[in-house]
Amino acid sequence: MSSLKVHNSYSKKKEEFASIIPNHVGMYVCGPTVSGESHLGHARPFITFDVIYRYLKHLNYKVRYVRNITDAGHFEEEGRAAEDKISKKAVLEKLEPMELVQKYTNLFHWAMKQFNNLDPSIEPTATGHIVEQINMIEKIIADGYAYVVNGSVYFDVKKYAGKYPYGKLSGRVLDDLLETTRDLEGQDEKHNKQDFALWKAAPPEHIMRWKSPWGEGFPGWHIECSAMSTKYLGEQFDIHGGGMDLMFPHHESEIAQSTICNKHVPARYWLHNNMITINGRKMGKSYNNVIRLTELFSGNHELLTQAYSPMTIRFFILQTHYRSTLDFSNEALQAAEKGLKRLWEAYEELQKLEFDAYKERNEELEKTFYKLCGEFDEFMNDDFNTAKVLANMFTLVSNINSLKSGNLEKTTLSADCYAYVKKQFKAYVEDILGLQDENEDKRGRLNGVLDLLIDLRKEAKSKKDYVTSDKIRNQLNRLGILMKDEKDGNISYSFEK
RNA sequence: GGUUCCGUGGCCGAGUGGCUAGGCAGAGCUCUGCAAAAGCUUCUACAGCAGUUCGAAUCUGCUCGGAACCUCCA
Repeated sequence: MSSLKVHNSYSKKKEEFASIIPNHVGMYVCGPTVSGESHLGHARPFITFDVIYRYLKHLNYKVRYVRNITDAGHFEEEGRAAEDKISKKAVLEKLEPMELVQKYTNLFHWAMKQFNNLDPSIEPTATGHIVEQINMIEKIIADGYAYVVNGSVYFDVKKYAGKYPYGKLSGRVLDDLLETTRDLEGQDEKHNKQDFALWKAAPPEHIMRWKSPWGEGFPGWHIECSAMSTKYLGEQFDIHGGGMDLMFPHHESEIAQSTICNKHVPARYWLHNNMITINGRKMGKSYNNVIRLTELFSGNHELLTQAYSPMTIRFFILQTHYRSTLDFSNEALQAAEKGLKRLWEAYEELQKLEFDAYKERNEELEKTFYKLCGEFDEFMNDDFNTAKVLANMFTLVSNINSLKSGNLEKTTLSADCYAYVKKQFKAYVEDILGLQDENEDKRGRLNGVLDLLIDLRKEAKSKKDYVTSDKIRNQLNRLGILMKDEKDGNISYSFEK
């Protein structure tokens, strides 16, 4: 079997993966900013790295997966009037940052559950690690790579770049940045335009503030990740993940901060997922083209012709490689929805298939099964190519359906082969790709009712009482339950979305 | 303006030198009381131009088109 290779954004090459401590992996992924609702674009990294997390576990690594919650900064709820922040109002009338943060954190967790993402091992919050951040900043100041101006602290990028390869991750050249950086708030305080804030002094109306050696303020935008990843994963860890749009300045700054404090680039492998686009454009607040997850699940958005389930979205995302852009459209989502349904039904069918003693062995067919299932591992080892895994699965779907219908003889395969295919499918469909049955809740006691109706329909059919049999089928159909006559005389059913 | 990336059939997307994934849609056939489902078959593409090569979607150059980052951003 091949070994795991990952595309490292830091070296811009595909590299053999080797963990620092054998059998253990430390992985840090930039989490959500909980000042608003997550949208479709946000779903991508969390699903991507969930699959990576699952796959590493499948490879028997003990993984510590850390994903932060950014709940500190310049907070203001989307659309909420800025006056809320003025402190003269009564406590209950004021925007309470923690309330806002709680609301969106809960919503985020709800969405992650919907997607069947596993919980990270540790989900630290920025507000819970102010002390660690302050300590780190002090260290950077002591080392001479940061300076204090009016209660704010800035990182001295120019000095850093003199000694370390600043811009390596994002392919940035310091001199170019000098030319192009636009005017930003607090620019006049910085020694150089490319410097970034480690700590910002809080103006009086700012609602989030903490005491620090430099006065009341709040942490800069990048220091939380450096502080929390160091705390929970160590000075150097294996994988750092996030969206490509975070490479600069966020991850570049993280590297600079950690390099000064810990004398290391924090992570060995930097993995970045690409963006979800809509009409070829990145989905983002500034483009005014976001579809929130709640809207997606409910279909309640002008761009949506219908609702899409969390699993449909998960499948949609996994059908393309994580480093490619993925373009949203109703057509594409509908295709994913149908594809997933077909895959899932065949998967359930497979688990029900029983081994029949040989009549005549079909070696060609067995070889095909072994090959297609074996390649799942190869494809995942090649930088987590879920798209190829799914392609193979669909080829297998045809074969499974043929076995079911008798187009292919069940008696031509060995028990070993059945067992292997079942095992691989289960491992990949459920454990690694993290797909799950969306109709589970509808099943249960409904099953018994449907079995009864199936019996009645069979009876009617055997008496050629097609009026009754059609009535049962058609009525159920109207309720979104499809009855299907199988070749062998059995009747099966499936739920429409 | 700088840096980087991309342009694959009706749509979404794999794919890095020869063997032309896969899903969805369309067409035909088979099965079937009728349907549905499923199976089989079919439609077969690599923005354009030039070059390298026995051979290119895949390498090089140019042209056109699009995007991301350079600002919070998954």
